[in-house]
Amino acid sequence: MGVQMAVTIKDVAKQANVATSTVSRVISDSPNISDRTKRKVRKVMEEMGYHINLNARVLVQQSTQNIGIVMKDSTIESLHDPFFPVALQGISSYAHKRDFSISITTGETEEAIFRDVEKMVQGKRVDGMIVTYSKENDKVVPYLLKCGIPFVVVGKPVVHTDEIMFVNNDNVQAAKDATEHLIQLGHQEIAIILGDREFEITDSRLKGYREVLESNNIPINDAFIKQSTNMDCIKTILDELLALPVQPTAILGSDDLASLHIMSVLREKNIEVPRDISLISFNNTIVAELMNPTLTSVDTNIFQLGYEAARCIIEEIKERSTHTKSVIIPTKIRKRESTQPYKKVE
Amino acid sequence: MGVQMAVTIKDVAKQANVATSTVSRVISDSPNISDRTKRKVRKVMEEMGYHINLNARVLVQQSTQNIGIVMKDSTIESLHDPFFPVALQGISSYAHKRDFSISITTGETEEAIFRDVEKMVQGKRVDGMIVTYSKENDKVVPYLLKCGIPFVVVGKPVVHTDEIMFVNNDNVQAAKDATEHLIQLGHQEIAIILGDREFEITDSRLKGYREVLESNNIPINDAFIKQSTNMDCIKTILDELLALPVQPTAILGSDDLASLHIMSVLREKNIEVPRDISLISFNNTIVAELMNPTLTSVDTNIFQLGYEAARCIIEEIKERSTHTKSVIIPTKIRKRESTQPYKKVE
DNA sequence: TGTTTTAGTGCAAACGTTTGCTAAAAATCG
DNA sequence: CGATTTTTAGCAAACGTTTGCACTAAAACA
Repeated sequence: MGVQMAVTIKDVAKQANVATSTVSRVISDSPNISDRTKRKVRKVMEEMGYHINLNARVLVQQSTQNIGIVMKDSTIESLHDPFFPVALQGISSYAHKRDFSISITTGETEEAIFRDVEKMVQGKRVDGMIVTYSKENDKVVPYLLKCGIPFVVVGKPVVHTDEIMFVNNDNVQAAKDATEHLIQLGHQEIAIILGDREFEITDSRLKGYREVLESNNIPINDAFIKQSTNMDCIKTILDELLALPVQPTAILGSDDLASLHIMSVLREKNIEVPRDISLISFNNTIVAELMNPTLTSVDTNIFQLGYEAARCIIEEIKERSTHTKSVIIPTKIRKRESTQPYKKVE
Repeated sequence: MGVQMAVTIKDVAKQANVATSTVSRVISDSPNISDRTKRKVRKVMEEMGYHINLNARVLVQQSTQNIGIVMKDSTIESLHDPFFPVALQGISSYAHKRDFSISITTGETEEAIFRDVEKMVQGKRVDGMIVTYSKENDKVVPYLLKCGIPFVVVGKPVVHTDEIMFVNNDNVQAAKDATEHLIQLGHQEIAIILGDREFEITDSRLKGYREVLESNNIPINDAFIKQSTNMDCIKTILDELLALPVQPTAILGSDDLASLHIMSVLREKNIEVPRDISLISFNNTIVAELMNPTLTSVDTNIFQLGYEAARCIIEEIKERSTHTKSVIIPTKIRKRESTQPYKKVE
């Protein structure tokens, strides 16, 4: 083959002694073309090694069959967090079924990502977008809304919630389940380590945590509510928690990687999970199952989140359904070694 | 904005009272256009909210500024393996610098992936490709070679090695280092658990392992050389290893996730790492550092692998340099708790 | 002041498709 | 067998850019 000029629809047409339009219709298997002609043209296409130029097609059809994926800006540790790859796999899986391709943003900062999105959308390289996070002060979602391009967010949008398609877990419920589980085990002093407050998920989790404590008449201790923006501050947070007059006997970690980190820090301090402190986590990635001790984790079905997001956006693009549907993916707690009944004596 | 017709270069031209060619030249900041005209046109573009249609540009320029990324076919566990996301981040990082966008394959099986590649390449949606694996009986690489499209493989190509650009670790050396480390610690009975034999990396590792044993006059025990194609067979493999008359005192795991798995199985059997068996791994992902016990792992610099791959391919595309350069990314062993000196009494 | 150079723009043809409309050929019917 | 319908295929205009070439006005020169 080499780098030679590609064979076009015109070349095929000439060779097959038909018009370009005929070739085009053969490609789309139009019923207006007789089987005899189709066979003839297909044979020529085969012989000449013809392949369609998608850019040309996109230009006239105004449809790319491509969706853009917006990553959240990547700190070095979010790299290692299995959330994105698993969600991506879910997206891929459905997209492939529908013969859609995917492009992802490459920017590392919020502004760079925004420009990536602009370029994809304005450059007409995508038919729709999937935003894989939901956070406050985000510029991407309002922008997409303004553009009128189909999009879906993974997580619950913080603005215009009812105008935007989203797929999400019931994060309040997930946090409730987790907290409830600890209470069932007899824990009363329960700390929670949250992620960045800008993300919607953080607020919802906190809400669930609070509600369960209240309904169980357990006073809410603000000193037990901690926020870690990056992995490094986990150590500080644990230092603070352990310096309290009344120490927590159980902790909710924000995700499996953070929990792994928490456990690692506790180990350094010779505090043993679950003997001294119970630990519960979210996402139920494979590490939860393999860690030592194994980690109780709320399965958020990340793959499914991605899969449904892709389904939403592609159906929207294809069927142009006007109703902004949203889907909630169920969560399920996976009980493992890291959570054990509270024992009075430490 | 809404879904209304997009504003084109023609609209801008009309509004600004210039020719479309002038607008085009303003966009590319051509020196042939006076500053006065440039300002005028830019103002109109601004006012009308003009954005270029990249598909149209691609069609005439025959250059997409987009690179395609070929994933290896995804078993459910490779999903959770941090290799791909980290490599992707490395690729992204350089691509973004050069203002390239990226598209990734969505297929899950080998054939589906091959069709994705075909579609990207023949459809002229990419200027070049990055293949993120190297394995035998792979159809993608020969295909790309035949097409004459620029591409680079992460790993060492198994065919036409000298005609293909690649970025790789010295996997033989990496395995040597790891094995050597164990020998230094006094281990003689060293087992190795490898990945799929089809991948180049597996062979290289085995080679390194063998060479070091030989040069240390340690007889090679074929029963110590195991291959796990998926995570489930790790249990079987360990059963077999532990049933041997002479049991291994140290194991090389194929990557951190596999090692995590190995440790998990050993724990079930009440075999303690590193007390009973030392364990060394590859990739040095974040889990290695956080696991219990922490895991000795050979850092393969995955991010860098991706970064350099992107650099290679983009330079090739831009500069059309004919020499197929390849780069080797250094590895470095990170010693942690999982490898300890051999103690005679078990 | 007439002629040549230069700077700045415009015209129109590409790039490779799709698709509405029209025309020819084939099939059907009375 | 001629008239009518149906099938099949072609013409040409789009889609939104870029770019070689031609052209005009202004500037420089003689």
